[in-house]
Amino acid sequence: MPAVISVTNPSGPYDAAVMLGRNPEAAVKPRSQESVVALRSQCSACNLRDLCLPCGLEGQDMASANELVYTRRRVKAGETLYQAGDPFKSLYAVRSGFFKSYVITEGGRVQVTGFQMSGEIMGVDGIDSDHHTINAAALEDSEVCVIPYVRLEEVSARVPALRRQVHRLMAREIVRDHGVMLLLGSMRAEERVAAFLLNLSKRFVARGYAASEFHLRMKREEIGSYLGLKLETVSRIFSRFQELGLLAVQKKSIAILDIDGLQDIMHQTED
Amino acid sequence: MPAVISVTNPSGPYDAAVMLGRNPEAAVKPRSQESVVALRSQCSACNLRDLCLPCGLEGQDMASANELVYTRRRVKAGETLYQAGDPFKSLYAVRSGFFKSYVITEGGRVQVTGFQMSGEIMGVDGIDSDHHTINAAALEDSEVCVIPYVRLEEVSARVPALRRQVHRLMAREIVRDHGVMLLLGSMRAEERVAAFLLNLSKRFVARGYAASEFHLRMKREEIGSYLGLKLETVSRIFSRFQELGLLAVQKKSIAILDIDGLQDIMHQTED
DNA sequence: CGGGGATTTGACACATATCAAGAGCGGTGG
DNA sequence: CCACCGCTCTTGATATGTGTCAAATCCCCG
Repeated sequence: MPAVISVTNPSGPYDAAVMLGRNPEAAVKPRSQESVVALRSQCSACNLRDLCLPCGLEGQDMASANELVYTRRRVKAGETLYQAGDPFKSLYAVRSGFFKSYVITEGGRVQVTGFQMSGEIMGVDGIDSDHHTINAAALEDSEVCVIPYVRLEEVSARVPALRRQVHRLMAREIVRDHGVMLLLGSMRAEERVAAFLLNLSKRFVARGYAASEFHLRMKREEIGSYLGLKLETVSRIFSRFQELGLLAVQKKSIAILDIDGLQDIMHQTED
Repeated sequence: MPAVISVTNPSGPYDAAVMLGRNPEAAVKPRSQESVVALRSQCSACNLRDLCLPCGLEGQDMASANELVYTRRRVKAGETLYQAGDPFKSLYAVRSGFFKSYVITEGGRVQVTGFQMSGEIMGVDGIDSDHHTINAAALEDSEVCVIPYVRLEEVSARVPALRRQVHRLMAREIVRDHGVMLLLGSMRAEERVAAFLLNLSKRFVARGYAASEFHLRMKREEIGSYLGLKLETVSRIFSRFQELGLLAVQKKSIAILDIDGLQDIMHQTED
């Protein structure tokens, strides 16, 4: 049997899903200067280049990427990189640290839409309406490369490979979102948690870290929000996985003891 | 048995979401000629231009859009426009008709990821990996404009406004997906159904149709898949809404009797 | 005009949420 | 250095929303 994933569609978001701008004015206020590093970053020399926006670029194309990033910005744990309603100016590449992105409805409901780690790009949510539609907050002290969108447009105007790369980047996000929809729409709680852990593991591996031991930067509640579960359910499932010998959990420290076992749980066929 | 297509993904989709290529070779076979209309389409003369890809383009920019579309393709109800695993060649703009897009997991689980109507673009899911990652099927006899991706790259190379438009298009999809995540992750069944109906209504209005009366092209099961509910639940909620005087339902004919009421249900604050 | 899929509806099961209590841990201040 | 406080996490008991299974009706298509 075939397997697959996701889609596309240009149709608008549900009104339900309409995200409320938070407080545009507040966002306009200048960030503390100390948080902006004016050091010119060199994508071509960055050890994240193969994970990040310039991934796949070569020679002169890679050199062009250097023109994109002039500044970095530090974001302390708990602070936001941007909020819904903020004017859209730049994309951000995570240089170090860990972020969550989330939407908040009128009713105060929160939905975490993703967790971003080094090399991943944030901010494209603002391209369509010129204002950000989600919030991005650091889960630990972090640093991002600021990629002014106008500059990205300028440079990509003459660098086809970069244009292509931006398309890929956004398409990848769309494909990822389809995966989350699949998870939220048709997986049971245990499957969701297993998928979540395996996804994290895979991403850590891509960054040169151990596949089976890592530190969760997010709270149970945030995991729950992302997975469409309550925090107690997440906690219980961690405990259950531990009883099954799949996992060793100590608060935010996770050790995966049986990757295959987790995969089995994730792939459970419901019928 | 499908071949597994390894989709690159930095922040990749869950493995659960790993897409299995369906049968790439099969997709290469020529479509029946009769289904491809060689008539040169004129975006600038199309009545969908303000909803579709060229939306917002003016003058020469709009004229450039005419270069993008050389062919149209008809897809009969029940047939697929493309399937997961098919090589990615083109984007498609729905000219008439109605589509669903969906992913299928190894286990045979299906998740509808969206419904597309006239003016909406399909196919961007294939940009990242050069192969489609979702399936797109017509829910009624439909016609799409075929936009070869290489041509889109050529034309947008010299038309900044078009580049911008493509970015917007993809960003809009991402924002929409966040809305669906919110829906799937934190709304109760009644809220999901209300949001779904209001979203459909809004999109019909944008196309000049009545806001309160329309024909559902999809089955209860497909609505349920999209909303993360079982078909029986969708049916029951339609009935409940009818009892509440919010809706008049007759199989696939829907009349919204109380838009505000539906909105109230959708915005229920849970706390 | 017949037949099979789609829809509705009921009874019941079960997964997950809710409510509640307590434990663990880190930071702060006396 | 210890005690306290607040936050996070765990765990139990119970509630409830949605799924599952089943049957009847409808109706669309051939």
